[in-house]
Amino acid sequence: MNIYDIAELAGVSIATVSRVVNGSPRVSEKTKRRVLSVMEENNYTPNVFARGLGLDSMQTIGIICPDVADVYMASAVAILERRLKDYGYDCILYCSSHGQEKKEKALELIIKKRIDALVLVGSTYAGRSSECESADYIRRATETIPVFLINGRISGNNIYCVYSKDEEAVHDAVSKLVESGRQRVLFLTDSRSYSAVQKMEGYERALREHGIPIRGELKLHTKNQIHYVRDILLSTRTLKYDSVFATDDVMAVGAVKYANAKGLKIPEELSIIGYNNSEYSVCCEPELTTIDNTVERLCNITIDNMMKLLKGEKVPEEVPVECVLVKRCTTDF
Amino acid sequence: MNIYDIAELAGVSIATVSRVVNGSPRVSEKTKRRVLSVMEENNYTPNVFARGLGLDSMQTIGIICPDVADVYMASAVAILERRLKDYGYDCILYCSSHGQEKKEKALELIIKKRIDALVLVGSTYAGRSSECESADYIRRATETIPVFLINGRISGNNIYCVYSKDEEAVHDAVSKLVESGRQRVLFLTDSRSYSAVQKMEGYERALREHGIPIRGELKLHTKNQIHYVRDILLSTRTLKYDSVFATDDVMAVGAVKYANAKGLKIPEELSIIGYNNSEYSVCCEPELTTIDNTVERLCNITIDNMMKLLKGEKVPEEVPVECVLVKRCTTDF
DNA sequence: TTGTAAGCGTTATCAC
DNA sequence: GTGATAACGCTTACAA
Repeated sequence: MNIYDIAELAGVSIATVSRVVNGSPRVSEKTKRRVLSVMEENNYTPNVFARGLGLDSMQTIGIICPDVADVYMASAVAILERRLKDYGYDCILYCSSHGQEKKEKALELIIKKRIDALVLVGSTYAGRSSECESADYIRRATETIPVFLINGRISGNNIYCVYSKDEEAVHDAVSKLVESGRQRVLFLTDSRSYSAVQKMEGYERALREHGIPIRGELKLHTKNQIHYVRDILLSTRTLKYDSVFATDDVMAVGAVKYANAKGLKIPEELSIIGYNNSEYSVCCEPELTTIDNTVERLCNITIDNMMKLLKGEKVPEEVPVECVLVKRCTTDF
Repeated sequence: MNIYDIAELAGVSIATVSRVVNGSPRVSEKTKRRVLSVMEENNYTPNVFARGLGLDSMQTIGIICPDVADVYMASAVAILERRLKDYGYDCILYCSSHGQEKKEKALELIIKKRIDALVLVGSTYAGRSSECESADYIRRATETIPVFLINGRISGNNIYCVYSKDEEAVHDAVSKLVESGRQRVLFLTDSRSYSAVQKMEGYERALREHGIPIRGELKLHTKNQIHYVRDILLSTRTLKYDSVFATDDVMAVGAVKYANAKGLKIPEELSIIGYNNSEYSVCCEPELTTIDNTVERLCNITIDNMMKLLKGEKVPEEVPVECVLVKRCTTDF
């Protein structure tokens, strides 16, 4: 059942049917009703491919994230999808993994799908500070379509970034740790993404401002897995620290598990701060003090900007967003 | 840059270019090389809409789940996406929410996109036992494309179900609880989906087989939120139970929190079993005994079957899969 | 092995 | 208001 069939059954031309389908005002009420009823009876659905071919758009937005199984990405994707659906856009989802090659491949493939815009979720796409060239594959994509980064920051034409102020948030949190008497803050991270670098800088600035030396051995690169972190901490017996700052709640939970296993009192003997305010933070005992980087806001702003841009309006290229410290039971400030 | 441009530059017809693009063997080595190099130089990408129009397929699979922010769905989607990408298919993702109307709407919309097949993740799409008519909207979809259910079970043509043996798993687990001395098993659930009903039946069968009366007040319908469950349990002081079976880890963690808050010893004074073997199960203290319903297997089997079916092979309409009991510290059997 | 030409189902640009 | 008709860019018989 195509537009020709409907046209014939309604006794009009395909042009008229097309006008009805697209809500053109240049159709008489009478014919419009006739056409609509014929469409209804035969439950006709316009062919999206043909339409896509003509308009060079299928009203589809590409979303790339390293891994939707990660709760942070998953909640971002969930929010993006809902908002986009409301605006009549569909989502095609790519999970790219983390490798540079895989990320490039994912971008290349999704661009071929002639999506209307692309969203990259997660700061892994912002490149590592040490290899600045790695963002070039993203700039290449912007020749075709606008690219939106969630929690990443790349300069360039047709790139729009919404990111949380991680440096500041970590700085403030670590400062509170220090001001409440902690001298040796263990910094746990699993990434060298833009956001991870920001967090590290916030950590270092807080220490510097309080006249505390920055010790390399207190910056631990690990995996974002509960038991892995717990075991690492249990096995490194020479390392001394009175508090832990983790760049993700999962690692913080690992630290909680470590403290519980060693019989350390939280927060008195070990203070712990996590990141993302995920469900994990209320899972462990005691519950985590954590930083909420408000993914929901980041996503909403991104979609707002995207819709404006697609309508031809101008939108800001960078939108920094405040984080929120959520105090629970693993700190005493 | 389209197929005509490439044809002209390579001094061949568009048919030849098309053959090269599609790897047809009916092209001479020489022309193939020439065409390929021209394509390379101009980095030509065939227009997917035009191709979709001709072939009536864009090599795209639809995935619908109630909410990707849920860890279970998210991990399923992650696995499906990876497998499908490997087979050259793209994924369009819809989060339908739970309402009947919303689910119907999501299906209707995604069908219009002319996807090659549809995957429904989660037993909510299998309809509630009490309203059997609710699965009809799914059967309607199968007139157009094959529909694959993950952890759901609907009979019908062109519907393929892969589901875990929840009834059996719960039966076995609850039996162990009873055999280790528990008499009053609190059953926590947040859903009336096919899978939830199966679990309830397993629970009841285990009690029946052990001559324990089934008490309505020990079947608690609640929300899948840690603090909500904890608070409900804390506030219902008249209810007596010596063990908890939860149909999701999140609720089980809520029960752990309740026990910890009340100072009940786990598992001696309160045994707890969760479901899904999610990361939450190793987050709380003590860590949860839980049932792993092997989403990964369910997804892999689904994709295997889908690829076979799309190649024209026959595949089974129902594949039940065993669950695995993961013993940790909230039980003593 | 290669080319010609007819679809595929729309939208958009003209006329009328 | 409505109708022809030409794009849109590809695949695929059918010819050569």
